[in-house]
Amino acid sequence: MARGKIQIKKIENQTNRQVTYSKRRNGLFKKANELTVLCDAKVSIVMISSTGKLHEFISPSITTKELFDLYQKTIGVDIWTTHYEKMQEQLRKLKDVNRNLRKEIRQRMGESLNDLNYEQLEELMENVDNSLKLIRERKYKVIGNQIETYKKKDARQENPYGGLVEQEGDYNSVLGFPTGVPHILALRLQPNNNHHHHLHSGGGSDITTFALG
Amino acid sequence: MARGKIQIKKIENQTNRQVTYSKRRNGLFKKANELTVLCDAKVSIVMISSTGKLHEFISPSITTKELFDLYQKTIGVDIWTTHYEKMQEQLRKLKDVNRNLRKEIRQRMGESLNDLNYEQLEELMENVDNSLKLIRERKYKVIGNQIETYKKKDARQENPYGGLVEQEGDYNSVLGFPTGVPHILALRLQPNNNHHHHLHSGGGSDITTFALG
DNA sequence: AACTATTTATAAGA
DNA sequence: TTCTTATAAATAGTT
Repeated sequence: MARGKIQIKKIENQTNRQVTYSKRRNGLFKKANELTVLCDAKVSIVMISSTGKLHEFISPSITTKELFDLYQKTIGVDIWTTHYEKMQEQLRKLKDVNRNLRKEIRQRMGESLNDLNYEQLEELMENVDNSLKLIRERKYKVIGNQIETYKKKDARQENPYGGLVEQEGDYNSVLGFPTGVPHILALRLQPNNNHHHHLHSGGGSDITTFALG
Repeated sequence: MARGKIQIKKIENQTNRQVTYSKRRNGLFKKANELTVLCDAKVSIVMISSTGKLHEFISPSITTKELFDLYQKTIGVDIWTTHYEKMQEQLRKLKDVNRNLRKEIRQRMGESLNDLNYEQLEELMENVDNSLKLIRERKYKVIGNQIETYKKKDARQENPYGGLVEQEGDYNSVLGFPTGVPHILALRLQPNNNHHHHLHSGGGSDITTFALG
């Protein structure tokens, strides 16, 4: 558009092509920004150069995800939802399990028994009765140990790490792993920040450049 | 940019704004197309006007979905992170709560008692003993009702809504104990809901939804 | 939607 | 990459 008209067809010279790409990209982003301000519009531009570099423009008033979500809602394409819904489903199931566990505890405490019929109550009673025996047994065993410990105290000094210490819970099971989880896996939950992330300073807008993997 | 320079600020006159939007949108799309051809690039433009209309441009060589996928692969994780991490955190906490609930049940069943000292065992025993009494009481009450029901059967026909009907669970208690939180193992049983998330109030389901962005 | 005076973008060169 | 500048293209205001 200057110093001579050009044909709109692929620029074969790679250097020229890259220079033109860079110049016109800036032009496009500038126009997009003007449009955003003048017309109170929301604009997202994502572009990938012939060398595989990714660049984006996004109106300051919105995030790319929000605009993608809006796009999805309007066009009906589905990109994020699958992942999202899986997590939602998992949350729902956990809450469900949770509710049932709480209910079981309440019943073992003698509350919320309305749901149980006679046979179920009988079973629960037997179960709790049996549990009581086990706990009593354990109690006797512990009192025995305690007495032994006291005996030994005469010889040694008090041991703060003795038999009655609170133990740390199995925090590994939090993530659904049996035991001895590789900590590396847990760290993989962190976002992957391995990409180049430049900010175009010109124009004061949110123009960002990324390199593809 | 013609017949007078303009300031790049929101056009207040709505008609002018819409006309300018339309003109400049065409300009932007034309430029995007030229860039696509000249530089062999892939461009996606999605824009939403101030009136809520959605317009898009996409290079012929690609689909919007493909470009979104590419975008995701490159930086999508960053978009997700906040949202994703909140859900991860929620999942982690629920699993944690869950683990504690299971532990409490095991202890009430007489298992996993190693972590408890004598006093705790004593407390647990009293608690379970008391629960046992409550259950026994309830059992007697139910057997009484059952006998009454059988008596009435002589006169009326069987009543499907009689005393032994299965009741719907206490869905409201999902997020907390109604009464008497067990003191034996009340280790962070309550999920911490201090995050910025909103609950869908409609529908009464347990699905947690997070605010976007 | 067209027109057109002007502004803006940019191709080629440095 | 950035600057320069002649020229092509875009477009603001008008019809």
